[in-house]
Amino acid sequence: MANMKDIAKIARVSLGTVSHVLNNSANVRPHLRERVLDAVQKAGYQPSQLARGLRRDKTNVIGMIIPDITNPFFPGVVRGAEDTAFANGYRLILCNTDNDHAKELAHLKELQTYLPAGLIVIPSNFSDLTAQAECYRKAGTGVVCVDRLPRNWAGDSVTADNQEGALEATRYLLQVGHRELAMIVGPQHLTNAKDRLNGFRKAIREAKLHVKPEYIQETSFDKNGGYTKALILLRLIPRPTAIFAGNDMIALGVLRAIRESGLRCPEDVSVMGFDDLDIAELTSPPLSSVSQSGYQLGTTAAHILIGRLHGDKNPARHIVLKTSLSIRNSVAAPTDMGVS
Amino acid sequence: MANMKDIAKIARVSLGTVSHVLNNSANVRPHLRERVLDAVQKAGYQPSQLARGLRRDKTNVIGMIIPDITNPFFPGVVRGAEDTAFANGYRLILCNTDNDHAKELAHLKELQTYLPAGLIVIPSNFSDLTAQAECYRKAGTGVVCVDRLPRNWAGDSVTADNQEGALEATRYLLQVGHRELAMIVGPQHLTNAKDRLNGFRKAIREAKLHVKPEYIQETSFDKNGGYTKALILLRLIPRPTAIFAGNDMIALGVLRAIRESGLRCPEDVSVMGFDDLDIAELTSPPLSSVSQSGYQLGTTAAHILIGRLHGDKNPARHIVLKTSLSIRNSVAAPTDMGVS
DNA sequence: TTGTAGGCGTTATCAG
DNA sequence: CTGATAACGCCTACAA
Repeated sequence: MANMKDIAKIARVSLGTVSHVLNNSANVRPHLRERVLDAVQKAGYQPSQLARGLRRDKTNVIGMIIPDITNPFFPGVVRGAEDTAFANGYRLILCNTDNDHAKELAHLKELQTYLPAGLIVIPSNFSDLTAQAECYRKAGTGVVCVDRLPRNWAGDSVTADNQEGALEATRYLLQVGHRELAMIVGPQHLTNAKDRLNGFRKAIREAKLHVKPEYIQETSFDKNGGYTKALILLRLIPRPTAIFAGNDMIALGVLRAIRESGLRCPEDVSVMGFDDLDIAELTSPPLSSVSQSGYQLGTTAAHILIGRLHGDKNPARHIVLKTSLSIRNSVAAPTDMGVS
Repeated sequence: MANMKDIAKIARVSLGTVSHVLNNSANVRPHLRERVLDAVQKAGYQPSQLARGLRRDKTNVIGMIIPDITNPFFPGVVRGAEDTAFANGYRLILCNTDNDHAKELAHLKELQTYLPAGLIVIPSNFSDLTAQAECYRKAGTGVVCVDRLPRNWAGDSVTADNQEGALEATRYLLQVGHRELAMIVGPQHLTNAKDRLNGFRKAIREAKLHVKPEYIQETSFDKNGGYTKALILLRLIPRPTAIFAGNDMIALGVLRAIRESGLRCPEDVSVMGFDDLDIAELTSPPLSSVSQSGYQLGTTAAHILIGRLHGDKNPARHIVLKTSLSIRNSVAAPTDMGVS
């Protein structure tokens, strides 16, 4: 690989001049500048990001820490982040934590030695970024949290309006005629899971209804959890006429549980999901779901981060993206056949 | 961030000794070694990967270049690669090419300035890595191709046994009783798409049958392509009784086309997919598909690469992973009702 | 406006 | 076995 010294030699100028041309740092005379640019072209020169990073105390790498790229909601977020990062000259180092707090910490610590320009984090369960984030902040490295927030997170964040989304979805269920509403919520230490439950509760209150405690089941954000908890719900008397799943993966489990219990969706039990993944329109029946854009979550986070890198000193921003309701066939009016 | 000099001072030894301890490069006296280790511990020291990379002319970063993380087959591959990379002390820089050859080249060029230890590439359409890969090779950087191969690829590779998988799947369709078999193949400049077609053709030949040219349709590996081409196939007379989709995304489009044509799957038309994505069991009817493990593709590629980094000088390896058949409900015996 | 020199944090070489 | 010292490639004062 050609380096700056080579370029200087080819262009018959000094090292400093090459650097000046490359960084627009001094007014170089046009014909010299020309010669340098030519040499760069001819040699296919590209500055060593390593050396540059070492010198500037900062690379153009953004660390992206997520629980698991294999979870269908996250690729969109990553893609959004990568696209805007790339467009601005930044690259992404991807780290999966498996929701393991220790692994998250390890990544956080190690990433530091790459002098990343910034960090985009989807926190793991029980994440407490505060201490580490402070380290990064002190080093002038921005940290943006996405999708869910660690306890007491005071830094920049981008989330969907989970509460409002759940509120609207629940209102819709109520409006369709459901009164016996159950919800299978995600881990309540995750802010997004909590907010969704809050939205659900708020809608119930609005309707002056009450939810029996056993109608609220908590589980992890996956198919299996949804399946297990749905089986419990479906055995209750009276049986809930609608189940609001904390996310679409849970909803998949719910659908399976309904099928295997010899019941039908939506005739016997209506189901509402959250996330509106691509799979939502493939299930049978197609799943009604609260729609949020992972991609937009990613682009927004990257934009905020890059703004910080460009010197944005405003107080922490907490962007909350609107959700919308995707109505499909998994919700119908309750049949009022009573307990079967 | 503490640096080596700090550690040297704390441990009251010289810089060189610290380095020796950290790299086991010289037999340091136990009590000095102890002091150094203590200091490292106390200061929470981590070596700067940047400086180390600059000096060693190689970092512990692996560049991973893929078409699009948003395509449901790829997250598994990435995750597999990241897991074994991480376990061996390597990190992943993720780059999406959108199947754009130019973007791929740009990534390839730029990555070089990070002095990556190696590259794992899922080539884009019309990729011609040969020239760039040669550059990397010369710099002692391994390059492993995954899933599909660029034309004339001579380096390490890991792929599924696409031909054999397609062969088995087609044999299965034949065995069930289908004679009018159609296939919607992926872009034929992609080796995996071509191999799948080859497998299909081979099975047909084995059965001493013939496929009309219009029964083979080519499209991109996505839902829309599958939908459009399926509509064409379904209008043919005689109508094929089974459609083998080049991958599961195409199969999704086929299922939709069948539904919208007022036909039923599998009663009127059987469908077979390829990849066996998670969604395959969610469609209605659940999709029969050739199963391959993206995760294993990823881990295997990373293992080969890391082997190279550890000095494996053997000739290029071409690992081909077995596939298997996931039988679900989208394939049934043809009803022999003739042309409807 | 251009060129020179020092240093970023490591590692590797080479005296002592 | 240990410690000084010279790179790695780049940026940036500062001097010319």
